[in-house]
Amino acid sequence: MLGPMIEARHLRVLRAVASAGSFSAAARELGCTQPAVSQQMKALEGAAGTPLLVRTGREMRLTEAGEALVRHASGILAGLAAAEEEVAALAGLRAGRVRLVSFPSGSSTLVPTAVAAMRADHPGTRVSLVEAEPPRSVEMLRAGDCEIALAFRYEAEPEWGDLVVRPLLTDRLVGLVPEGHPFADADEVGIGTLAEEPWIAGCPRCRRHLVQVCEAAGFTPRIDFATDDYPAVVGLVGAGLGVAVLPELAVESVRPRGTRAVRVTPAVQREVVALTLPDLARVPSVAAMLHHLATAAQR
Amino acid sequence: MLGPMIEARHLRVLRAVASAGSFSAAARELGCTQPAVSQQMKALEGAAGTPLLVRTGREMRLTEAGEALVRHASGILAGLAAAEEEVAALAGLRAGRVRLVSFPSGSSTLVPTAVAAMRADHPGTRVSLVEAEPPRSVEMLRAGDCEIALAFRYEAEPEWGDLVVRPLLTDRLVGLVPEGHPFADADEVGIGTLAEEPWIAGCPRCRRHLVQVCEAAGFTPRIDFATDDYPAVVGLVGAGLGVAVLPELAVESVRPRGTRAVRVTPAVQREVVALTLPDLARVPSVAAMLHHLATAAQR
DNA sequence: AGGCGAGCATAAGGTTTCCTTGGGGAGTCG
DNA sequence: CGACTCCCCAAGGAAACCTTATGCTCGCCT
Repeated sequence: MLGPMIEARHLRVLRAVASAGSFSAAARELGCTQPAVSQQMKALEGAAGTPLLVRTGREMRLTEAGEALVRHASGILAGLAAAEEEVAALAGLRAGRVRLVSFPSGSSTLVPTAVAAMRADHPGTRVSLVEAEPPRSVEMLRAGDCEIALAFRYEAEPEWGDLVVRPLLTDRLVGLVPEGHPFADADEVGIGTLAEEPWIAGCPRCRRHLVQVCEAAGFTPRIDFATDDYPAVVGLVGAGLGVAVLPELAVESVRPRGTRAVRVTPAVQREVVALTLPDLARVPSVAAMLHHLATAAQR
Repeated sequence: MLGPMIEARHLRVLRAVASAGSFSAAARELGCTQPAVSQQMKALEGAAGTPLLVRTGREMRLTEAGEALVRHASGILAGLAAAEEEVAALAGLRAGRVRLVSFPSGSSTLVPTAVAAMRADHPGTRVSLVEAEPPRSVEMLRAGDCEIALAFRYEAEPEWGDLVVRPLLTDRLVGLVPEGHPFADADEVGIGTLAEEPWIAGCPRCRRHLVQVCEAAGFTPRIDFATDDYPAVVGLVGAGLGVAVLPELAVESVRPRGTRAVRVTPAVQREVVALTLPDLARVPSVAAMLHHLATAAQR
């Protein structure tokens, strides 16, 4: 333990010497000067505690210990080369896995195009996707169960803390009313004018935010239905059972049959972001995926 | 090639970090300080081109590249440990092979006791023996076919050049005459008094030296027989076919039935040495063998 | 909420290691 | 015998390494 340990550099030099047959030739092969080879060999012999090669006049011959080291060197250096190759593949995006967690409406629009671009640019990489909403997705991020979490945040909600935040787009929320509804053809409607309508709400956070906005406008919405399933919301609106306020992304991802989308005032919007950990943001495959997500978000 | 290569030290640190779970714990495990671990890890991440671990609050987790490196590290470090163990065995005389070349009369006396002592002291070592005389044995030494050559040299003959010479003993040459010969009971005889005797010579070099000595004494010996086989020489003398001058070692190794040994003047002697190459002299197993040879030579 | 301990990062300093340049000696070949 | 090759040696500067010291963040505990 106390003696200087054998390092990979030593074995590289030894192998070069053994294959080239002389220090000078080994130095040329290694791209350094001959005294450098001399010193490395001396250091290695010091670590080994015995001479490794015997020079008799012109030619060099390995001692028993030298033979043993050369024999081991090939395996060791091969393993090391394999390791370097593997991390180079990871770093060079010829391999790598990115685990994505997305909220439902994000996964149906943003993610497919981003993943397609990723696959086209870096065929060796693999992207997996799981659906979950914050705070579950952030938990998974911190627990190491994914590398990137797609999430959204309403204006009033808290920031993301120490996470790396990559803004993707700000999602304007639109009102959704049945065809034939009095406001179906309006350019925009004040939210207060919908005070007496029955409401159909989305996910818990969306619902909570809806209530906040409505109360700011002076009324408490009467929520008849609440469901995570956006197509279901659209269906309910289309059936004339109420009105809804939905993220534009969610509307786009569903064929809104029997409904009309109208702008609502005051403007309500949510910020859609990709989240990751500071260290992960520097991983090439993660960085590439973030880039493609941002590109996809720009339409 | 241009980026700093991954070294064994890096992998040792990485493995310690992965197993200990923190830089500080790894530092304790490695017997160094925590900043040292920090720096090594930073260097390794630089060489890898991608982060290797992600720190989320309290705990560390390996990235994909980190996992890959740790996976390879065990094999690489195991190979390296095996290599170190093998050379340590060689250096520690728990293993090793010494190939000896000896001239015939040396191998029958010196070598057996020296080899026995070597085997007793270092049971892991192996000694092999081949018989040959100089200059053949020196050729074998230079060609790498043996590590130690036992040889002898008469006074007038050339030095050994750049070889490492370990003097073992100086072998006095004795005259050998048949029982009943006029000088059989003499204390010593001048070599000139044997000018008219029929001679029985040994190996070519011994024979050449015999001629030189006799000519210095003023006569040319009549050589009736010449043979490499010392027992044969003794037998011929015992049969009354002539006289001989033999190394004491050679006489001792044979039961000299029917003959008498007498001192001859001027004193003739040959120097028995062990030869090796400068580099080989530093190989532990060779050094140990040389030591045991010298010890055996001292009776 | 504030204090505390653990853990990591960073900066600075000193030591060691590493590599290069320059010069010398020994062996080999034309 | 001169030219070439190869190696060692010494000295200088550059780089790597490790340590001490310091500050910061986080989780935990009172």
